[in-house]
Amino acid sequence: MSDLNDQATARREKLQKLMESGIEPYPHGYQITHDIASICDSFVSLFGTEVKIRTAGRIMRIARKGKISFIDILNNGASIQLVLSKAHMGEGYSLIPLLHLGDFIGVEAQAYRTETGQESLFTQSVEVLAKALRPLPVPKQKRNDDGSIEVFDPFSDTELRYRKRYIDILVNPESRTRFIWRARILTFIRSYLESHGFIEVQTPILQAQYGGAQARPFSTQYNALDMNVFLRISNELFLKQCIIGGLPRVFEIGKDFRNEGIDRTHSPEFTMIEFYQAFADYRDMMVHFEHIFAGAASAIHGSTVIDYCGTTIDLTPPWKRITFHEALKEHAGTDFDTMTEQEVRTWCRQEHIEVTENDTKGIMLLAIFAEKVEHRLIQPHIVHDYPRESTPLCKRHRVDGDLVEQFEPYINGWEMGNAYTELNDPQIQRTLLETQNDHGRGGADEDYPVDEGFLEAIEYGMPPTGGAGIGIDRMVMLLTGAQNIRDVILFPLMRPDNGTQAEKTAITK
RNA sequence: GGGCCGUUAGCUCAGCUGGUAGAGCAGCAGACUCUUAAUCUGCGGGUCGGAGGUUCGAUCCCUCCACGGCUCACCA
Repeated sequence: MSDLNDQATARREKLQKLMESGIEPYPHGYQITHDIASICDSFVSLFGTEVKIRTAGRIMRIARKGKISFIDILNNGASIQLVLSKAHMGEGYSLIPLLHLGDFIGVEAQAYRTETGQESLFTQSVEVLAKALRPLPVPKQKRNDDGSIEVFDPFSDTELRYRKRYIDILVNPESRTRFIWRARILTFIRSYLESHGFIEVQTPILQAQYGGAQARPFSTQYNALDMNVFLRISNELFLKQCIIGGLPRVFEIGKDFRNEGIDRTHSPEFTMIEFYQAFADYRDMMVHFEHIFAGAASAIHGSTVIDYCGTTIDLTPPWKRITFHEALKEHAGTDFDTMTEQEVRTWCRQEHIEVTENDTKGIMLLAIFAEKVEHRLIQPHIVHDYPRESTPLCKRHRVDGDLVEQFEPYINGWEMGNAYTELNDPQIQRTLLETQNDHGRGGADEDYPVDEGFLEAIEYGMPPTGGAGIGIDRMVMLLTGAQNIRDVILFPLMRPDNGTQAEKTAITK
């Protein structure tokens, strides 16, 4: 107790007083007749009637004015003012000084308007439902004459908002709304895919081998089997095995894990949706992509034209389609088609793009694209037909053998996903994966083990298939105006705070 | 990993070129029958992120460390 501050001490003292007067501060439940939102929605029909309203919420404001008090309670994003009068409540009124911001209470009340006309609940009785022992930061808002909203005492410290997200989503409506929108986006995607005949499957996160993307994995030790296991970096190889197994349209929404740096658009733990459709090719996937984004935007904003931090972005299908080479020509200002590998290398060095003597023309073009093109693709673009070096899992282009049938949608300068006409020739697949393993694509010490189980599966026969992946977090960022990926992740990974229990258990050496 | 910036009360922030800290909200005590970002009066609350150093004296200057933010690099 001695290390408690005055805030915590005060709450414990009042908790004690509650208990001394025979009040259970943590009862088991409270039957409500209306939630706060429904009271607000139907206030006009409730007002003037004798209807007894039982509702509950968390105290967000207390204004005591002697024999009358005003308390705002909040539940599920809706709040309403209680009017409590000593004359009507009698002894019950003496409970009020024992209440704090953050406490949960239940009330019996009737719809009421104050003298200033504010919709309120005239309260007969109050019951404590859960006493808070820590003080809640309570930002206050003022609506100015010009309609703008001024916030006082905001809960704005980025680190605290991430570490104590429950406070952030409680007191910052824009943060709360963002996570509700995230849920609606996911609901929309599921309903879109299900309505197109896809089924949702779940494939392993813990894997003996990782694959399906180029990324470094997390690894851990599984004691019972005495083996090293990896957290998946992609769902791709298992979802293709579903296709092989006769589930012709599958999708999975789940976490992937990549043991790489964190920045504004990268999180080590992120949500990806991948979907695969038998007998389709990458052109079919383009249509899905456009409609998933446009539909998700409509689901939360009612429009396919959105604003991202001041930039108007039109997601209405169809999006502009541009080949990889056209995009390079347009944004890098050079036609690389006719240049030799050595000429491209020279060009890169003039532009200070790092390339090595071993880099093929395709690899260098990918580097140029990343450097010169990506950030300029603000309005939705589908960039298609990549150099074949881009990926070993994609089918060779039906016309130009130097290319693969891959596309990546770009919006706001961000890569939003990735899609292929999937490679289904088992012999070519084996060659490409084995070659990748030899080269260790990053050039460095990276290891891309060949997944024999996948190669064997594909030898049983895989139909022509279109596949796609969408980075859900970036998609939510775009659609909700978030500037950092951590703003769309409820509880982003943080280093342990000094002195917390987490630190004591997390530090292993 | 590099660069820059930050860390002061539960929250949001002041603190001038070094003299051991202030405000508003929140909290406590009291007053107030219709308020609505802080009503009024009074009060309490801080190892100024941590450890060293310089100095008679450090929230302030220096070094290291921790955590965080932005950014570059790496990376889909």
